[in-house]
Amino acid sequence: MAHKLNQIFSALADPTRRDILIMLLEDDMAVTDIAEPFEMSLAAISKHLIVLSNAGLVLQERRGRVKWCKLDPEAMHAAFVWIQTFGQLDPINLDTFEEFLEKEKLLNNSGSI
Amino acid sequence: MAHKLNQIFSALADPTRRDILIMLLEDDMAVTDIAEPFEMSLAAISKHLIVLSNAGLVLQERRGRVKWCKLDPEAMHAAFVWIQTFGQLDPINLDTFEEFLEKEKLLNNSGSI
DNA sequence: CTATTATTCAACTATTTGGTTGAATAAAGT
DNA sequence: ACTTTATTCAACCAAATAGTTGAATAATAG
Repeated sequence: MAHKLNQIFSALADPTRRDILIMLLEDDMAVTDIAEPFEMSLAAISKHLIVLSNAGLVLQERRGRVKWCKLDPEAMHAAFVWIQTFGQLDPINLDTFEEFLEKEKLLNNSGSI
Repeated sequence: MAHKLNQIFSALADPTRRDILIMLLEDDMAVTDIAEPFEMSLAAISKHLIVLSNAGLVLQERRGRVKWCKLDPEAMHAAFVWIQTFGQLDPINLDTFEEFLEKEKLLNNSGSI
């Protein structure tokens, strides 16, 4: 899906996933325990965790048969920085902006993860 | 789609929409002008603008046959606050959290936009 | 009135998403 | 060995998303 920001923002766009992130503030947790309070299948939660993990927001480490999920709070930083920077950005010259779009297009086509 | 945060984060998840927001830092713009630098149809951009508008990130005001689009930088604040708060949150007690989930469920079912 | 311009609508398509269920895998426990 | 526990896979489904094209609408210009 190319851009990391895409993945982070769209991971954050789902309320179940935001809730999971909040749960993980308390402690590292196993998939089954994360799923417990939700009214949906384990498989669904497992998928949500994969989305969070692809976005880098959650790290998963298998120990034995248990897969431990752990927050990576640093990962959200990219989103935070984007919003913060946006809020501070000076109005941009439109020609400059079209160059920016060009560069971005090249980046997106040259297969970052 | 219930929760405003859902709309804001998923609006931000699309790179075209983030680019539009950056363009609008320069100045208020008409739909056609916004569309110009992108390699997609006007209708597609129009839809993106509706998404941004539903999220509250962009205000649209029709004057004559031109619809002017204008940033509402305040709107992004909700997302910013969520991330910032998240980063500062103390670990949460899981019982408290289940109450939180309950409340959230009630809220989501009682039809906020 | 007619043509042009700005924007959206409608219908369609392909892809992604968020969910389900049941089976598969893998590691422990007894 | 057999059973239970933890997690994922696979197949499926419904709904949403991101795009297209062509027609419709609405306001301005000539």
